[in-house]
Formats: sequence, C-alpha cells, structure tokens
Amino acid sequence: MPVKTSSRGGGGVRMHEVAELAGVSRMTVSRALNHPEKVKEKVRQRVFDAVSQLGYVHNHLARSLSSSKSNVIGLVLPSLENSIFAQTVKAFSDVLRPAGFQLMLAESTDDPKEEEAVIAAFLAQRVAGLVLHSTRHSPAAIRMLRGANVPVIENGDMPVEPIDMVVSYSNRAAAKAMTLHLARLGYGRIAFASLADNPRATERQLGYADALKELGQEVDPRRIVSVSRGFGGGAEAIAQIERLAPDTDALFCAGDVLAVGALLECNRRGWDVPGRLAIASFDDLELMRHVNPAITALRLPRHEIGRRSAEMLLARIFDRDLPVRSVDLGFEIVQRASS
Amino acid sequence: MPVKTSSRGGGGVRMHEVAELAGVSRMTVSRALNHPEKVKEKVRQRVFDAVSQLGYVHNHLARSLSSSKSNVIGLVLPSLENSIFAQTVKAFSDVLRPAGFQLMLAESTDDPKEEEAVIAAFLAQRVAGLVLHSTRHSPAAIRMLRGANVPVIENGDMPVEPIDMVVSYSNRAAAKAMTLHLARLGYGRIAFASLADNPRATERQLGYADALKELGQEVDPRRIVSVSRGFGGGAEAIAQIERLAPDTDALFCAGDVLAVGALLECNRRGWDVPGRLAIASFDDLELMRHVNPAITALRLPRHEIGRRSAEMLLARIFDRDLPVRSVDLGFEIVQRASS
DNA sequence: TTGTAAGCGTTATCAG
DNA sequence: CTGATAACGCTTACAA
Repeated sequence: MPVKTSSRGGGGVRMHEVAELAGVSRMTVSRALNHPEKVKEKVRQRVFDAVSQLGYVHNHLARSLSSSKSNVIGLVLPSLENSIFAQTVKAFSDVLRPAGFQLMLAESTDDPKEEEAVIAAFLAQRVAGLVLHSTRHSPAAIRMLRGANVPVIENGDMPVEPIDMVVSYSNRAAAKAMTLHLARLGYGRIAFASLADNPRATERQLGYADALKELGQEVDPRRIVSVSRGFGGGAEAIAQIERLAPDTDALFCAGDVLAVGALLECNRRGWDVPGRLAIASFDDLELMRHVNPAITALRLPRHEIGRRSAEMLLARIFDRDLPVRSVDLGFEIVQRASS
Repeated sequence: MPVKTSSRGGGGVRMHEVAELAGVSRMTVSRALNHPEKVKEKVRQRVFDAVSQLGYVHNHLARSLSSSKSNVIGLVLPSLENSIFAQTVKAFSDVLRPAGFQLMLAESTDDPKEEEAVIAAFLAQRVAGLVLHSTRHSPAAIRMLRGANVPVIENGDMPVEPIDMVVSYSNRAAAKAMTLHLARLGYGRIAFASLADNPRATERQLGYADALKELGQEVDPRRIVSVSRGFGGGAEAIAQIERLAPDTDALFCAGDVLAVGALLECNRRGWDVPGRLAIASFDDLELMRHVNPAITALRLPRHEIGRRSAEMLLARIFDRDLPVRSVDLGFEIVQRASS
C-alpha cells in the first residue's frame, strides 16, 4: 500500500502542503492565488509566505483542467522566419502577457494540411483562443474550429467567409492602391514581382491587375515575374525584367525583402532608381527608410493588428460584448525617393 | 442516420464517449491514441473511426496532468522583434513539432526580473523543457529552475556557471577573433559600435578589448561608441566616429542591423567602404551578402544552435544518455568586400 | 470569509 | 491485449 508522504522527491510542492503550512484549506490557497481580494489580508499573507517558503509553483495544467479555462493563446503563422511577423507576435505578447496569457507558436508553411495539423494540436492543448495568419483553411480545419467553440481571429487578409473574427487589411485593395499610385506618378509600364505558393501574394497580384484594368491597360504577362523568396528573389526580378520587358519603368514587389533585393541589384548594376526603374514595396520595414534611395512602400498596421486581435480575443474570452467582429485596419502609402 | 452528437453543448467530446461508440474501455482508447502499436489493429481502427465520427479532440491538459508529462517547450528570447532569433525559433520548431511538442514563446527584454516572471509562468504551465537565450539570471530564477528539475538549455553565450545544458558560442571569443582578423588585414585604428543594456554586446566589447591587448594596443575610448538599436544606430555610429575619432579606419559593429545601418550611412555620405572605413558585423544575415559592398561578418550557427538544443532537450526528456551537457558550436569569419 | 465534497478528463498500475 | 480502479492537482458549487 502506497504511503502518503508529505515531501515528494523532485515531484514538486502541492497546494495541499502550502495549505498545511499556512494553516488553511486548499481552497483558501487556491483563492489567495486566483482572487487575492477574496481572502482576508492576514490569511493571504500567510499563504504567500508559505508559497515562497516552499517554493510552490501553481499548476496551471490542473487549474485549466478543473476550471475549463486555459490561459494559452495559439498563434499560427505561415512562416517563422519572416521578420514581418515578428512585429505581430511582439504586439500579441505585449497585450497578452500582462493579462496572464501565454503564447503558443506554430508554422503552417501556407499549407492547409499542415495548418490543420497545427490547429488540431492547439485544440488538444485546449487553447483559450486561436490566431490564424491566413484566410484559406481546409474544410476539416474549419469544422474543427467551429466544433471547438473557440474564439478565432484571422489576420492575413480580409476573408470572404470569416470563421469568427477578423482583424486585417485587404491585400488586393492595398496592391491596387499602390499600383494606381505609381500610375499617378506617371509610370506607364509597371511590372509586378510575385512569390509563388503564397496566397497573399496572389491576392496582391489580383489587386495589381484590378488597377491596370481601371487604367484601361492590358496585363502584360512579361511584366509579371514570379521569383523565389529572400533578397535573391529581388535580384531575380531585375534580371527577368531586363530579359523579358526591358522597357518596364516601375517594379512593384509583393514583399519588402523582394523590394530591397531588387533595389540593391539596381545599385549593383548602376541602374538609376527611380530614373531607370522605380521600385515600390508591398510592405514597409525599417530598412526601407535606410536604403538609398528610400523605398516607397505600403505601410500595414502590423503592430495594431496584433494589438487589436489580442484585445478582441480577450474580450471574447471574458465574455465581454464585442461591437464588431471584423475590422479592416486599412493601409497607408508612404511615398519615398524610389518612385 | 443522424451522427451521434455529444450530450454536452460546446464542452467537447470525452474519451468515454469514444470508448462507448467503439465498444471498448477508455483505457483502450487512450492506448490507441498514445501507443497505437499496443492495440490490436482491428480495435484500433474501430477507435479511430469513433474518434473521427465524434470529432473527438484528445485533451492534452488532462493527459499531461495525469501522466506528469508535458509536451510543451518554453522559449525565452530577449526580444521578439529581432530577426536573428527567428532562425533559432524556426530550427526549434522544425525539430520539436515532428516529435509532437509545442513551442511556447515569451520575451525577457534582457531584464532578469522579467525573465524570472516568464520562467515562473512557464513552470506553472509545467513545460517539459526550457530554453533561455541568455546567460544572466536572477538568483530566484536559478533557484526555481533547479527546484523544478526541468531540462534547461542556455543559448546566447557560453555561461560561466551553466544552469544545466548549454548550446552556444562565445561572444567574447568571436569578437576577439573578428578584431584580430581586421588587424591582420592591416587596419590599425579599429572602432567598436556597441548596444547599451545588452549583455551579449558587452561580452563582445570585452572580446574587442582582448584583441587590442593582444595586439599591444590601448583601448581608445573615443573608438567605442554606444548607439541605439536598429538601422539608425548604425548611422549614429558613423556620425560619432566622424566627430570623435575621424582617423578610424575600421568599424566593428556588435550587431548585424547596426552594420548595415553603418554601411548605408557611408553610402549616403559617399564614404568609400572599405577605402575610407572598413565595416564588419558580429552577425551574419542574408542581407549582408546583398548590400554593396557585401559586409564581412561573423557567421554564427543560429540554425544549428536551435537544432542541437532541441535535440538535447528531447534526449533529456526521454531519459536518453547525453554524452555532453555543454556544446560550443563556434563561429566562422566570412570575409567580404567591406574589409 | 473559509471549508467540504465532488468532479475536471486523462493515464498508471495491476489484474485478467 | 484489454479492463477496473485509483490517482494527477486543482477548482466549482455549495455549506458553514
């Protein structure tokens, strides 16, 4: 028969032991920890003393299981390496940590099957809320999310059919606006550099096409170049343009890194920017302001998206009324020397 | 025939219901889920069918509580915005996800008190392991970690007194090596651009001083410039050098972003690099190879650090023998056109 | 304000 | 290979 011992090697201190040392019941310890105001000051102090004396660490696993309330939020990003997501993650953390929530992170690689697996894993952890930086999901994923009855925020675009809540901007509208901006500046042969296998880049390309249509121009396939990720992709774009459509006078890049890569390649070749070729970026990084010339870019409210998303999630978790479920935070064109 | 729905409104399906539908006990369901090989194929199939028919989602909270085994790893980074950490996070994720582990992320801002709070929060979640990208911790934090008996990896430097396991490189040794490299190239008045409040940058500065000493040179305080973070900091460094020590012939930057900022500022001013001023970076980013001229840099095995750390963590979690507890992955000097 | 009893949903253990 | 039973450590609901 197992002997009940008060001191368990390596296994950690239990609430019960804190209670004993403080001379109260487990419930009082629990309350002192979760709702300090509901315990008389003197008792509370005794409890806290016992906690620190024993080095007690509250078990949130047990708490979550018992209370059916988790304090973990799951974040699914297309890529963990992309620095633009860092701003969003940071914003989430800034709001969530002070509220006592932890962040769980995973990568979907923009693959619906992979995203589905990650969502399943997060639901298994009983996350209190979920943030998806994508708007395309497998039917199974959508079914799981609806069935789980968990607050969900979609982030990467304005989805046609939201799962739950949305905080984003429209890739298509933003790309259209930038293309029109370039046209207004006088550029008449605008090229678009895109990334393959990236649904957001695809939307951006649609926006580019929308703009050309509105301008009464045909989309010239020679001016749509699909390149690989990274700075090297920007250089590829320049090479392709020179080869296929050398009379191009402006290049709109689907991503910030691409734009910088393209600019640096122009620098290297001695092409005048914007004289020989204007460059514009879909996304704004600090770097955009520091290269020579500084790059015209779409400024997207990355930090604000994270903040608002986190706030809406918390509101839902705490059953507060939500005035809106879908927020379009828009974008801003920052005109700089590259165009 | 209507699909059998759970009797509990959004609360989720329990293992018990799966067991009933499959005509087995809960234990068999549990085994089928956790150790499929321990259940007869036919039964296993019945269980899986029941699972998908009911949309059952395994409750890892309950599993962890009951088994005292968590499948979450906590990662504490100095900053969530710094892109160099993205590589590490990615590497962790690549190893941990296939092994069935989730990643929990938090920011310490290089503040021991904040780190302590984050560690406490992670321990409360009963993480299976912890990764700290820092080597300076509050005494209380160290006490908690030792008491918790959790595998810990330290990452950002080679610590004097490791808590548990270490996978890193030595900031001091690397900085010394780069400084000596610049000297060997003929630069005799090398400046160092540092970041305030960054313990790793402080170590790097010590390495810089070590090298000068070895070269028989005095450390000239005019050549040690402390600047703010970001590309702007690089520009500040150039301005300070011009003002305080205009005869400086090489600038070693404590960070990648700083180095790029400095180079771009030189470009802007028309300073020849490396003719007027050579530039070297402590850290290598893809960007380093693309700017003009490409920047000489220390290549640190960021991805390898993440991979090895994750592997060692898993080894410890699964009680496998660990040949070593401390790994110095070293560094590499990549000589490019900027020096 | 504090305590008691009964779970929360799973797994360890041991018996069959 | 499968099942019964007792934990895992905490909180809810209610009683005092």
